[in-house]
This record gives sequence, structure tokens and C-alpha cells, in this order.
Amino acid sequence: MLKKRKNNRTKEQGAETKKLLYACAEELFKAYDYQSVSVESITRMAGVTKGTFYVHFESKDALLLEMIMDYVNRMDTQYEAFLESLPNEMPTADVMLALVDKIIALMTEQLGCENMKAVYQMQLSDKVNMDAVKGYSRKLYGLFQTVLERGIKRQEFVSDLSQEALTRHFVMAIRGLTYEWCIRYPDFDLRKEATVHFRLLLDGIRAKS
Amino acid sequence: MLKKRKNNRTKEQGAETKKLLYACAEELFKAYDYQSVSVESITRMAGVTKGTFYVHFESKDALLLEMIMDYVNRMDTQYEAFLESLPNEMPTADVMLALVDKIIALMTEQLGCENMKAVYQMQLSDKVNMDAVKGYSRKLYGLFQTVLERGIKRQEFVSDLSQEALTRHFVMAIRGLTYEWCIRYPDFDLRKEATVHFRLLLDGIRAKS
Amino acid sequence: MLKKRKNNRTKEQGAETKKLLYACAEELFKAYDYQSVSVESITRMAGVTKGTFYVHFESKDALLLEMIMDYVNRMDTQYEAFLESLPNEMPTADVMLALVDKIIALMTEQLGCENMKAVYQMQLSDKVNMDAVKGYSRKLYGLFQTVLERGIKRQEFVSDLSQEALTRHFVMAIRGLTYEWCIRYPDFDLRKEATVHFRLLLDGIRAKS
Amino acid sequence: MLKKRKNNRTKEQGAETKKLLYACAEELFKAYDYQSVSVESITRMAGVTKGTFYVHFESKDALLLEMIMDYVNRMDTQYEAFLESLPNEMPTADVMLALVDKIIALMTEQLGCENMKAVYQMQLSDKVNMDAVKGYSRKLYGLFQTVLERGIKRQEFVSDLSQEALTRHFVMAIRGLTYEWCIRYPDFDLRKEATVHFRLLLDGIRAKS
DNA sequence: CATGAATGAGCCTTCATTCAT
DNA sequence: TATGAATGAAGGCTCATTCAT
Repeated sequence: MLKKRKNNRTKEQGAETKKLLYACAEELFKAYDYQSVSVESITRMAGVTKGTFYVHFESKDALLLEMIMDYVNRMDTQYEAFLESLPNEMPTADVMLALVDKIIALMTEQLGCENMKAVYQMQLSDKVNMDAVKGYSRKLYGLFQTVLERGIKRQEFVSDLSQEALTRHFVMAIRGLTYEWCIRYPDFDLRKEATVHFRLLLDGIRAKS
Repeated sequence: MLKKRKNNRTKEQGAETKKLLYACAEELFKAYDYQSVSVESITRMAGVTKGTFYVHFESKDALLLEMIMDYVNRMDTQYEAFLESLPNEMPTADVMLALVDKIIALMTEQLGCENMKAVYQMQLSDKVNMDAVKGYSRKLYGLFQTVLERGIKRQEFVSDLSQEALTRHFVMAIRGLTYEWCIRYPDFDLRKEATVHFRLLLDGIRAKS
Repeated sequence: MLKKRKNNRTKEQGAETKKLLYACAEELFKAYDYQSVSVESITRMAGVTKGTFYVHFESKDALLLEMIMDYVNRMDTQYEAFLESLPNEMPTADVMLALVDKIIALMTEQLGCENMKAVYQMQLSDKVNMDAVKGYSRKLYGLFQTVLERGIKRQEFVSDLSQEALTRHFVMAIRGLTYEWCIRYPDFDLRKEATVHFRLLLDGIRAKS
Repeated sequence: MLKKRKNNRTKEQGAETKKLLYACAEELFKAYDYQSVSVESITRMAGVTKGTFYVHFESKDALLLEMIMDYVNRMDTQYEAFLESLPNEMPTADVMLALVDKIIALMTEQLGCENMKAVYQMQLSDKVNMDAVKGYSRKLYGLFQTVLERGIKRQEFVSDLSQEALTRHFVMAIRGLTYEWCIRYPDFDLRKEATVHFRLLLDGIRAKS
């Protein structure tokens, strides 16, 4: 029972309760896996009733989704900073590998396999509106596009494919690798496999000097 | 419905069905986590009824146990080969670290966290006869004992504790680390932590030359 | 595993196995109630497989039935001895009360409420051929008839009803009381209630001297 | 379907539903034994779904427990009245015997063997929090203490044991007898055996005049 | 916004019974 | 006669979700 009703300003209170539920869920998801965490355990920890949960979240899946989106948005900032921090003279292939590594690092460290699994399960059973996750893809898309553009502009990358198609394939690759990781976890070294995979992809578009 | 009734030699058929269920379960456990895999999903995939499952396995937990024991037994052979492959002149402390690393590597790669979690959950809720797992501990015990004995004989290790007590503590340490891994997964680098932890333990008994 | 295969004379062996199963079941039924005793527990105790059970008994219910019939037959002998042991000059009303008391005593002591309950449940759900139990009724019928005949012959009993109808009503009364006992057990003193009830019935047919 | 939705005052309705389930269960337990009464049969009779049962009761066992505790509490009142109704000049040994008899009478008549059996099974398999039953023991303790104190004060009882120890042994005796009754039911005349047993116990502490 | 009673689908497990050998 | 693999109908229980207040 964490809840302490301090104010009665209904509006604020709603937001507070939601934040509280969110925080409790986050804590529980870290300690146990998605399925083991029941809505009741979350509300019990927050000191509210089950009904309240559904006032603030459409479903347990929706909460997870929201959580994931928050991670995604947090990443966004980090990516930009990361890309800007790279030395200008760095070969774009290396930039790409570093980006992939960063993406995977953040996913691995901040989301974790358990949550990713849940996401993929949700996607597979399509009970939930996955727009949020699609939004995430769009951001990935933007990132890859930026880097690919750089490589092409600097004539480090060359390809028959359009830049747009290339980007799409890179995103596809990341998603495929991630899925593989979830499925074959933990027998699948995502980071290593991703590097190898992207080296291959990059080799395919590297300009032969 | 994988099942194909080819022979009616009752006994063989039973063994076959069991193997089939085992195989289906293995496949499903790899794709989804323990909890998501229902007995029904296993039997559906095998093309038998739920009742049949319980003819061959005492429970879902028991099946997991059997699976784990199979892994454990497979490991056994690998350990012996591993210990014998180590050069005779290698410092015993390094042998120990290598052994720990091997143990963890095999557990990590062949069993996986998901399964280990399930094991610990089962142990904690002790619904199942955990003798099998205890047998595993006994084997660990034997391994550590062998190495510790070597170190003491060569006067590389010195301790007030009896060799037996030392062994017990080393096994305890491995178990503690594994548990930590399960609980804090994936924020816990088991392999790294184990190495550090055992380095500490070994420092404590290293003979000052 | 009680079973000891001593001879291979197939015929005798069959009978032996059946007797063994019967004995095991009897023991278990005394210790636990009908429902708690599984067919498997019986066969396990006997050291045979479940299939064997169904070689010798049509069903679990059938076994109980057979058991009951055996009790019934054993009673038979006891009743006759009992009736003969009564002094000739004893008033027939008292004889009847004594008989009722005896019937209930035997049922209570040798069959028990648990088993009677099972019988009634079986009768109510009529999954089983209840001829055996009907046979029992026929015997009760005979007993009552004997006593009633005596009373009438000695002019102690008088009634508008035929002797046959009277008998039928007396049997009905016993059955009703028994059923009541099962349902309201153990808040129902069968013996006492039976005595009161039969005193009433007998008062109705007692000759006014 | 007994349920009739009359009011929608949520809170009251919950209590009503619980009471309804309780009443249905009570009725069914009287007609059939604990095991035969399924949760579904209770909810079907009450006209609610199975899930509803678990909103109001933690488990089938918990319901039985609650039922038992209600009986126990009802007894409480009766005991006090009973003790006060005893004539002041009555020898304490007789008071004790009367008390024991009363306890057993109430248990026998108001709880019944079937329920007691279930209680003991639950206690043996300790799936349930048995604090309630322990609370009952504590009450028994108080009763015995009162009577023993009286006997000692009047110098009718003499013992090397402390009054506290005596009380503990008396409670133990009652519990042992009750257990025996459950196990050997119905071949065990609890009331008679209890009287004999307590006579023995009392003889041991009776002051030799 | 918050409540909590009610739902119903689904889960693991048990067990009497059948049947080919 | 004896086996044991297979069945399928329950049973107790969990849990995400709905809805009237």
C-alpha cells in the first residue's frame, strides 16, 4: 500500500494514481516476468482496487505498451546524442555498426528480453493495437536513413537499391534479429549476430575504393 | 497432430509417445516460456489427449525436471573431458576459474535462464521431488573437490577450513550466484560475477609464496 | 505389492487375483471413504495394473456392490440364528423391534454409513444394475413376512391390510429410514428413530386385548 | 438459480451473494459429503459463476473453515451458559465430565464427523491457514482452565503438575480423542471413550479424602 | 476518479474406463 | 488372464476484464 492520498484535486490525483500504478508495474516487471505479474499484484502494491487499473490503462498489454513506448522515446534522445558524438571522420560503415550496437545495447539493457518477448507475443496474437510499436519502427527508420544518407553522400555506400529500400531492409534486419533473439534466447548472442549480419549487409553496399 | 500410429506394439508405442511429448515440449519451451506452454498445447502438438500427458509424466514440472536432468547428465561427460583437457602445469586457481566458467557456460548455453528460473521456482515451492537437482549438486561437489584437492596437494591453496568445508562453500557460492542470476536477470552478468566472486574466494585460500 | 505369484494354474490364479483385489479394496474402504479410494490405489496395493481390475470387476461401483451383497449374505445367516434364538413366548411386537434393531445394528456396524451412502448415490444415479440390492430387499421382505405372520397367527397383530402389503410397507419404512440416515448423517440416530417409527407402525396393527 | 438481483447497492449485494453461497454450501454439505460437493454445484445452486465463488471465498477449504468457525463461535456462547447453569455444589470432577460431554455433544451434533474429518485432513495437509482452529483450541483451553482452577481451589484436585500443564494435557486429550474418532469413525464411540478417558485423567488428580 | 462484485475462459491435474496386444 | 497406453470428463483454481454505482 504505497498510496497516500494527499490532495483531492481530482485531476492531479488521477495522474498521480496512474503514475503510481506505472511505477509499481515497472518494479514488478523487473522482478518477475510479464505473465507472472497479475493486475491484482500491481493494484495491491499500489493500494488501489482492480477497477482503478482499468480506469487508467486499457489493459495489461496496453500498460506494457506504454512502458515500451516510454523506453523508445527515451532512446530517441540518446540516439541523437550518440550520433552527434561520433567523430566526423569516422567511416560510415563503422557509424552504422556503432548505431546497431547502440540500439541493441539499449534494447538489451533498458527493455530486456522478457519485455521484448511480451511485445512479440502481443504482435503475433494481435489483440492489441500495435501502432506504438510501429511508431518505434518509424524512428528506427529515420535513424538508419540518416546514416545511410551520410554514407551515400560521402560515396562510401553504393547500391542499386533506392536509399528508401535500403533503409527498409536495414530495419527489417534489425527486427528479424531481435525476433530471433527472443525466440532462441539465451542461446543467441544478439549483439554479436547483429554485428556480423550488418557487416554482411554493409559489405554488400560498400563502395569499392 | 504429429502423431502417427505405425505400430501397435504397446510398449514401444508408449515410449514413442513419451518421446514425442518430450520433443514437442522441448520445441515449445524454446519458442515460448515455461508458463506460456500449456500441457494442452504440448498434447495438441503431439496429437494426443491431455490425459495421455499424465500417463507419461507426473506433472508439467516433472517433465521440466526430466529435461533438466538430461541436460545435467549430458554436462557430466563434458566436465570430465574438460578437466582432463587442462594442461598439468596450469595453476590450480586458473583451473578453478576455468571450471566455474565452464559450468556457467554450459548452464547458460544448454539450460538457459528460463529453465533455471523454473527450477528455482519449483525448489522454492517444493511441490516436486528435487532429488534429481540435489544429485546435480552432488556432482558439482565432486568436481570442486577434485580441483580443491589438487590445489592443496600442490600447496597452492592453504586454508584453516577442511577441504570438505571449502568444497561445500564453493558449491554454495555457485548456487547463490545462479540464484542471483535468475532473480536479477538479465541485469546480472552471471559469468562475470562468478569469475569475480571466485577470484575473491580463491584469493582467500591462495598460498602466499 | 502384496501379490505373490505362486502357481500358474490360470483358473485358480484368476480367482486369487480377484480375491486379492477384493481384500485390498475392503481394507481401503474402511480407512478412507469410497470416493477417496481410487481404482489405482487398489491395484497398486494389490500389485497389479489397472487393466486387471476391469478383468475382474465391471466397475468400481460393481465392486462395491459385490461387497455389499457379501455383507447381505453374511447377514442372512445371522438373521436366521437371531430369530431362532428369540424366546417363543416373547411378544411379537418386541420380536419385530428386536429384528429391526438387529438389521440396523448389522448395517451400521458391518456396512457403515459411508458404504450405504455410496449405495444410495448409485441407486439415485442408476448407472448400475441394482438387482443385487433388490435381492437384498427381497430378503428383508422374507424376514418381515415371517415375523408378521407369527404376529397375525398369534392374533397379536390385526390389520385391514393384507399381510403382503404390510410386509411391503415395513420394508419401505426401513428403506426410508436408512435413506434419511444417510442424508442427515450423523445428526440422525437411525437406531432410535427406527425404533420409534416401528413402534408407531406396530401400534397401528397391535391387537387391542 | 436461487439468485435474485433485487438491489444494486454493490456492497450489500456482495454480502448477500456470499451469504447465499454459504447457505447453498451448507445445504449441500448436509446432503452430500464434502468431496462430492463441487464448487460448481454450489455456484450453480446459487445462480452465480464459479469465478464469483472465489471472489468471496479463498477456496473450498476456506469456506469449510469459515463454516466451522461459525459453529465454534456459536458453541462459545453455549459453553458459558452451560458452565453457569451447573449447580454450585456439584463435584468438580462431574463438572469436568459434563463439560467434556457437552463439548463432544456440540461437536458431534453441530459439526459432525464429516466436517471434522475435513478439518483434520486440512490440518494434516496444511494447505490452509489453520489459525481459526487454533483459536478454537485456545477457547477450549480457557474452559478447561476455569474448571480445573475451581477443582484446585476447592481442594478436590491435587497434582504435581502446574495448573497450566494440566490444562494443556486436557486439551491435548480432547484433541487426541477427536482425531481418533475421525480416523476410526464410526467404530469409535467418541462420547463414551471421552468419558472413560477423562475419568482416568480426573482419577489421577482427584484429592484422596 | 474509484470501487469491488461478477464474469468466463483457461489452466493443471485426477480418475474411471476402454481396448489392442 | 494380464497389461498398460490412451481417453475424456470433471474438478479446483486463476486472472484479465466489465460494469453499475
